[in-house]
Amino acid sequence: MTELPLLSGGAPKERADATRNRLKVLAAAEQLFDARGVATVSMDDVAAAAGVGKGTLYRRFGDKSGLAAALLDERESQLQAAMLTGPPPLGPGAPAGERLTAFVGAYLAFVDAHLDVVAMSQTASSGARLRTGSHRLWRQHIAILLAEAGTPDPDVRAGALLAALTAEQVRHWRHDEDRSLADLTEALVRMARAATGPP
Amino acid sequence: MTELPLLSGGAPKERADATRNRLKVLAAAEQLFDARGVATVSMDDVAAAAGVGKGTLYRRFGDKSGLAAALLDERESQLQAAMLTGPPPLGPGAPAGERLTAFVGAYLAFVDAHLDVVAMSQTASSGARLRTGSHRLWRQHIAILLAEAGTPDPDVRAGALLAALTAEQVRHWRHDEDRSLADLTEALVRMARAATGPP
DNA sequence: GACAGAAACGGACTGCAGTCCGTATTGTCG
DNA sequence: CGACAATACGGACTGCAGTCCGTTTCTGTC
Repeated sequence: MTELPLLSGGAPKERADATRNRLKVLAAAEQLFDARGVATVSMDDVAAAAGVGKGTLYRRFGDKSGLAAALLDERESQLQAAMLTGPPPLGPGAPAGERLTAFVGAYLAFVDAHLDVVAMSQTASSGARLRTGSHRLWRQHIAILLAEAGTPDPDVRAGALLAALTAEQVRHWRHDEDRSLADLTEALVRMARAATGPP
Repeated sequence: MTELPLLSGGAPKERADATRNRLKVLAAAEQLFDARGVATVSMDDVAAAAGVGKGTLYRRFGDKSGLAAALLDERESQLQAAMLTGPPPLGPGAPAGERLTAFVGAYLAFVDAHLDVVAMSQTASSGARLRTGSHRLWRQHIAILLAEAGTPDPDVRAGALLAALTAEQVRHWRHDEDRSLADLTEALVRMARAATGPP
């Protein structure tokens, strides 16, 4: 994933045709992913369905994982807003431990609800997903909560916790091992709580 | 990754030419990976260097991640033997907590020492790595130790712990965040200890 | 040692991710 | 409005992963 224009410093303004195509692509991708499953849809398919050249697709979204990430963007933003400025226990106001618990539940639910698309967004090669803006945000959020709770090595533990919430891992628990979302959530919440305590 | 003949029930005996080619391929792959880095070596390269057809490569190793896994096999087996029948604290004889600590250190060292090859072996699509024989073994080992220590949800926590020790994650900590192996080991050992305690 | 069936070989082939660059569109400034 | 620079477009092109199947090599048997 390369930098999206949206993210650079001074808003460079999106050209009209660019906007038009961005929307066409997102609509087509959502529709196709939904209808045929993320895995079996090729970038050519998306380009064709959107009535757009392949180059356009790649210039804007970088690669297939970037396209998936863009599709997730809106819902992801909702979760981010809830956690940064929403009501407790997810938002500020509750004790760190409870906020962490709420976050694990909410994030897990988010991943579970969009398993395939999240999985695709996490396939960026060479660990690019770990350098993603949104990943950084989740990690930092967890690290701050852990630090607040007096946990040692909050940064490492934040990364470790997120690693356990990877789409691939969640899919394994949910589908290969047939765990219910509720049980899995409870188990992971318990573990997060345990990991919050000092060694 | 599909089943390797090696793993099936009754030994179906490997044909002489098959052995010959297997060794040629492994030698060529090791040499190429070593010289040019795993990422930039194509399967055609390996086939050509080994003096073998591409079909042979794929029939035997399934895909690129399978080839990487085969290369790791020997060292992986050493670690497995040490942990199953070797001297404490890695092997049996020490208390579960200490064995877990030793395992985290040893496994992390293993991943770190072969980062690129392990990373490649873990790229199997659709979470195939989680269904791998060796992954199952690591997971079961951890789960047993955790259960022995009275930890709740030992299976989930074992999976979570291994998720944190993924090559991609370790590479991020080691290279992107420049952590020393020693510090990282300590932090993860502390976390494993914390996660061993009840909620 | 020669035969038959089984097992393995190898390289042409397919389909897709991702790149490149000549062309078209847009926004701006005089 | 007209023309210029910046930006975006699109589809041909490249290279690689993974498949397929006609051909070759092996091995157990007589």
